[in-house]
Amino acid sequence: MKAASFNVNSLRARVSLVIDWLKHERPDILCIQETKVQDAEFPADGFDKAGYYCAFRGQKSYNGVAIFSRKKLTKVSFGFDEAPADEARLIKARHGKITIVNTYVPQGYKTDSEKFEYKLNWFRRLSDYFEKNFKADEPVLWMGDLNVAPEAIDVYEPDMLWGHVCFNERVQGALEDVVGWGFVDVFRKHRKEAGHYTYWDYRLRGSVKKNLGWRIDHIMATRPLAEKSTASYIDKSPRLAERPSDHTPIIAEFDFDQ
DNA sequence: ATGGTCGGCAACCGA
Repeated sequence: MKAASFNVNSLRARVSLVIDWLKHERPDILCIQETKVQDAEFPADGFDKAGYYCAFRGQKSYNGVAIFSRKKLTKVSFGFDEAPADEARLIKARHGKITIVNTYVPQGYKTDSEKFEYKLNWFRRLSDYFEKNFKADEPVLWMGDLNVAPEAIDVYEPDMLWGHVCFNERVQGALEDVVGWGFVDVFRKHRKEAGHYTYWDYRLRGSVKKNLGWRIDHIMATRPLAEKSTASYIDKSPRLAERPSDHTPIIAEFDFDQ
């Protein structure tokens, strides 16, 4: 079983890239974020033909999440149970025995802003969400753009970047609290070295080439699943460079019967 | 030599 996460930074700008990537990579599950498309305009056509089911929830201009899968998705739901539901940031579905939760966590703007408090609270609400709806001994996959670099080895220049909304004590603590419910960072289980990134700032000239990036997209799995992971990697293949998003896909493979 | 982010969309935006 192969699962992937990719912040596409507008699905309509990259539909054919995503479809080609699915045809080439053939994951069982692909979670995408920042689709930036309302449901009525979701470009579902090519995905059917490529052999993928999809579930999605978007809004105008911002946010938006979707799941593509080779098996039919069941028990699809959107957002938190309580307001603000933030439906375009959280989508949950069942794929065989596995529960998938795909999130686009708020970025947070600045650490002294309301938006950052909202981000921290979002993680607290996510802890409640997992606590209330699932058990840590069930196979749950939590993946997406989590907008947190968990450790210093996950950013290109930790001393300079410390204090950023995606890299500071409070936000790392908030992520750790959710992970503490029962998740394993699947990528980190397989790759212990510094310098593996999933995001590069468009505004930094040559950031991809110089590998000035951040590891903020993650694949988290509960123990029954994480124990069976066999590999995890970040796809930096040139096929994606023709029309690059500012993020790149992260993939995990599991020896797990669905 | 120059001017150097991108996507969406009409916001001196959000990332």
